[in-house]
Amino acid sequence: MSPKAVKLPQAFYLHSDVVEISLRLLGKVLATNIDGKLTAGIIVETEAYAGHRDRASHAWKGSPTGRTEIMYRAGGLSYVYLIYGMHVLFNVVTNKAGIPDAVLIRAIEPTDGVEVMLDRRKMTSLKPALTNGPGKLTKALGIDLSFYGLSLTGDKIWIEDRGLRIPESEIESGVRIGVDYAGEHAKRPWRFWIKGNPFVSK
DNA sequence: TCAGCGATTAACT
DNA sequence: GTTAATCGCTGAA
Repeated sequence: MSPKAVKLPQAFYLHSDVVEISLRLLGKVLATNIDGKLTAGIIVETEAYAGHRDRASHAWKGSPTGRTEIMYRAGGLSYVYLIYGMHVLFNVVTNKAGIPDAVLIRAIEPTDGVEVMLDRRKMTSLKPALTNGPGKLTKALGIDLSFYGLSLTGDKIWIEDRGLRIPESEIESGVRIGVDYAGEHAKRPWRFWIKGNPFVSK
């Protein structure tokens, strides 16, 4: 962690408005430290999933069991799962215990450990394709299913504030991706990204 | 038990 | 623009 960085405290994740947290996470830095290898990047794209109120959420109909159990806990944990049998997606659990809200991190802009990330992605030069998608950034940061349920206030994975502030005029919002099955809920503009950032997913 | 499918990506035509 | 890769969860038998 660089000198001016401040790790976000658990209180940050307990906020009751998952949309508000999604906005505030833009410009923050997601970091992992695996076997002494530090990798990190600025969060440039997020999506809000508002638990039981939101049909697009994994926790829509369901009880606190199986893979969604972690979302019912108090905020500040990581919710990691496998999609299409091959891609790992990373979410931040928010809100207080009993309310399964989460924020999906869809894209980051690499800042630390670029060499390590390139190696993990089997790439040779820094291009947006390194981290401009939810399955890509997890691979670059070395996040896998073993990160399920880890605390974001620990020392293996965390989110820190480096003082970067994204003005509201630099944030764009839109419809979430890949959740067409959710009917009307799919139309809610709960996807947020930093305007013009080349690392935002397509 | 077991078939079907998803908050995706990369490699095709 | 289309499609294969690949696995844990879900719902139906």
